[in-house]
Amino acid sequence: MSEFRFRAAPSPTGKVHIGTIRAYLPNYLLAKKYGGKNILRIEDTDQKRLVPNGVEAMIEAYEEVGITFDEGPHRGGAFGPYVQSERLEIYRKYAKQLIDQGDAYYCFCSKERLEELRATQSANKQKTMYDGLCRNIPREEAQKRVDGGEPHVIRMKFPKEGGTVCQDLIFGKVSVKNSDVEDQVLMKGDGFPTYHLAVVVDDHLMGITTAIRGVDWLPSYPKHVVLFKMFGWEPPQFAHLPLILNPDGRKKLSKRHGAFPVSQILRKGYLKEAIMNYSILCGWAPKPEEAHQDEIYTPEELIQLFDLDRVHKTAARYDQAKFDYINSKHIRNLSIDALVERVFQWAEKYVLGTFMSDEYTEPAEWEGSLKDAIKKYLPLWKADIEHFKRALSLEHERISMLAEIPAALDFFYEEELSWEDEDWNTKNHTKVELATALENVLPKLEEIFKKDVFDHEEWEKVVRGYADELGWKHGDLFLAIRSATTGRLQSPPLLDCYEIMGWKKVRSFIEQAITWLNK
RNA sequence: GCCGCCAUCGUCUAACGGUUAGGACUCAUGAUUCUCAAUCAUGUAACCAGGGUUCGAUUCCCUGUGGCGGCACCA
Repeated sequence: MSEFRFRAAPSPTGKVHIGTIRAYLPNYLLAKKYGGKNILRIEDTDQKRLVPNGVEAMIEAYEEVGITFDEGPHRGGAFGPYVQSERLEIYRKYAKQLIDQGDAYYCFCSKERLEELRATQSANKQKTMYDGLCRNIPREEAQKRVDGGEPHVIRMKFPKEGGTVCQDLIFGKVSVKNSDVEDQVLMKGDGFPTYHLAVVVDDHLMGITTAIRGVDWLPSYPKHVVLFKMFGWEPPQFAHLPLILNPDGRKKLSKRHGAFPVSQILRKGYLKEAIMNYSILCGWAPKPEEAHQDEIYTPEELIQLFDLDRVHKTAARYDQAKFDYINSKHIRNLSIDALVERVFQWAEKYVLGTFMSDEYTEPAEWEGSLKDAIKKYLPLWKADIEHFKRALSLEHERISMLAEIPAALDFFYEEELSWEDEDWNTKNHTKVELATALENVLPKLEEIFKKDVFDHEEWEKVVRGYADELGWKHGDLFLAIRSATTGRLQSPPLLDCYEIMGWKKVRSFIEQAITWLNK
């Protein structure tokens, strides 16, 4: 058996989001699993949809999440060129072949006539499709008009009788009545092929064995099957993947409905393994006996476990909460050393650096402030990596994405803290009472911490003892100290923080807090 | 409107004629705890409807309903 060959065939819009990743991931996974090839082919036959650097930007996005290619415009290969606009002669040759075989014909209908036709059909509640007017123009006459320079397209002569049955790896048998299928345009007036001609020709010429694409292509699958037959070619196996829907379940996922570009997902601090893990779980689950109870899988495991035959037919909704959960799990699965490494890479490459697609994607509101935060903190983090590691380990299982780190660790790196009223628990005690309590507890803490020795038992005893003295609930006093020393109501265990901060900083924060509370 | 595809907790899903319909996320409760998180318990919550087939249907068939997709000289 010859090797499997898969292909991703995007048009160069420059846009890559979760839906795109999900669509192309199976190619990569299966190519790795079976030792096949993953091929990238650029479908740029629509001149109106070209984006500067779109191809490069997309390749960058795919490869950053771990989808790599064995052949493609950036890799080369024996089946090139891999950009359709560089293959025009090939399509023309095959279109001509179909004309000569009598399987296609020249069509001279104007766009106006076509529009009118559709309008009347739709008004009569008929299906809107080309009526085949030019189908019966004698070959010689048509050729004469073409030679005379009359604008024309080439349409395939789809059979009128009978039906066409297509076999799909996921959907099984899909059949249509041939009379429901219109004579698809194969070559456009500008001399470029349409998608329909180009996929068939290229999938054949590039030796594609398995063509995986979105279900939105299912309706035109029969056209492709018939085209393969007209050429006398064995078609690849086709698999149509279900869509990912917006969170509200309406319409397929798009950037308009919360589908962030991959560049922003990475910049926010989602790990590529989490992106793979989440997106492949939309519409697929492993065999029960191979499934992990927590649904967390490494890329290697996905390569081993994924198969087309368990892919769903139903569309899945995009679920941000689950994605966040999966990301936090992958973060927790990293060792602290690995996490530190990843944080630095992320900060430098994704936050301070740029993606090619940044040129034309609308920046999100948070991107600017994240970049500022990283500019400020990254040098401090790197100045003492051991210190950073200790601080980060306290937040390791508290974050669900890397972008939360700067804010989570701020009090370790700030010299001054600032508060708002809501940073304090004033349910049981006023700000003045809190200030007084802090003033009184400060010397007691000084006593036990001044040598930067942090004795857990002693610290608990002192705080609880003083709370009793005040007649306060222990929690209220701990909370006051927490707000004073971290600037917030929630933080890792205080003493763990203090061991990293050191007494000098803790004391300074408490003094600042007293001043603020008395203000 | 026409054509096609699909249908299990709110969401992602398991099940492949016989189960108290399982898991994960979310949510709620409890344990733990100086708060948060994590962890561990526990709980709420689903077979779209109606007909068949069958000893027996969530599972097979039909119809309806609903959702999605497609209906370009876009991919």
